[in-house]
Amino acid sequence: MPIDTREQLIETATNAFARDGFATTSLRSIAKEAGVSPALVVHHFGSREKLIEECIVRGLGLWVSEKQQFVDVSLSVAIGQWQSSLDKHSQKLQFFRQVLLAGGEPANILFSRMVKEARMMIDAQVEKGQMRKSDNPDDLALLMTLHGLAPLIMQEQVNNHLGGNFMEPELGARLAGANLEIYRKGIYKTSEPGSGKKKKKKAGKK
Amino acid sequence: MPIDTREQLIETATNAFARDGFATTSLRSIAKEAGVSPALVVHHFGSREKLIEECIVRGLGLWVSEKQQFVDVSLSVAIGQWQSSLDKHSQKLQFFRQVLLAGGEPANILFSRMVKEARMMIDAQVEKGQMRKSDNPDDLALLMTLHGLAPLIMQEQVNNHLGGNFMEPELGARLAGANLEIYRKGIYKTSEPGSGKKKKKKAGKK
DNA sequence: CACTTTATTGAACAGGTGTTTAGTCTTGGA
DNA sequence: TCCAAGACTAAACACCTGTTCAATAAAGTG
Repeated sequence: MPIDTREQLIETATNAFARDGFATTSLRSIAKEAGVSPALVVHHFGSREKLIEECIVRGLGLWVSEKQQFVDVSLSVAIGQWQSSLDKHSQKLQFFRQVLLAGGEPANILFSRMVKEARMMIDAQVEKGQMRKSDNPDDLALLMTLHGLAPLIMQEQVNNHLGGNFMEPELGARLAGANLEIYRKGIYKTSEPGSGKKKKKKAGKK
Repeated sequence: MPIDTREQLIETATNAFARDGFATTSLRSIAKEAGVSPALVVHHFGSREKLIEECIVRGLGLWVSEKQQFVDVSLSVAIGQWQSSLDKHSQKLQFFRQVLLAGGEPANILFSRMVKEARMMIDAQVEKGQMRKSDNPDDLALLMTLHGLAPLIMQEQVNNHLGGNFMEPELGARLAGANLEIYRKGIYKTSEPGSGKKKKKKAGKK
């Protein structure tokens, strides 16, 4: 019956890991979900750990092939694409989330890739004059990566707080818009001296 | 030896949970670490789950009693305090991190408290004129909470990326400074071609 | 003093885990 | 056709988990 059992196993395993996380997903539950015996998955991959490795390798491969397009694109456009394709890519995002939560070398690799891409995006936007030049673009890239990842990682708490799924277009756009406002105008007033009572708006430029 | 075994159990359990997380810390390992039998733990708390509840209740109690001081204080000062006392409070922070990672109701409660405090801090700073008034202070509070939590949650990846512990004063101050720069000056240039000042509204959709 | 309550333990139980083994079924080539 | 190789499985193994139970020691309490 099975055309290629190995591939099918990887797929159902990846889905299960994305849904429930690595630590809490047992080899037996994957086998049951795939309709095969536990021994078969060991026969194909050697061990549970090897199965996980295989899934992660494929998952990280997906990342590089899919995310390349976001480089050298203005952030607002990227956010638009992001929002419009959130549900479509949601399984992959959940998988990446689990990789990060699991920690270890794969998480470090994935994270560093993200920071690197953010850095490239920053350089491109500075080049275009859309972004002001930062004193420390490396730290900026790190922070923007963290800011972007935070709602994904803490999605449960964010959704609970907002009373809805932040991956739905309206809520997601609202959050992205608020973030963009911070990135555009800052939060604090830059005016230091004298009486701070009359001025209201300030151009964020130095 | 046991002055009050119950209290001692809660303490070693809390430490273990903060160090290794809830899911991966077994009742037996806690008992061994405390030098008692597993049955005694059950005898005192009823079950492993009840033990966890007890630890969380105490932990969240700690939060309210310790964090009150950060309200109504300028953020830069707060960050200074934060940095100078990071290692001192590091165990508690690790515990809060694990609560958030574990998810569920406790995580939602803790998270909502944090957002609420951020909201109060924002109001206080707007009142003082240190912060510009936001169109949507609730979303701003949510985002600032996420921004502040992100390095704690993803500490492993951040540390790997920076090549050191971000809780150490120098690295922590650098990160906090970079974040402060974003909050002060923003990232993007606000000058659109040839236009002066006007209200901005964003809805990224196609 | 007896009596009850509490603290504490070792042993056992039932269930879940990853992995191994021996065996069956299926398939493709000589 | 025969046989080897692979796909596949049921059963068992060793280990870990949370929990229960019966028993022992200690501490109050009347």
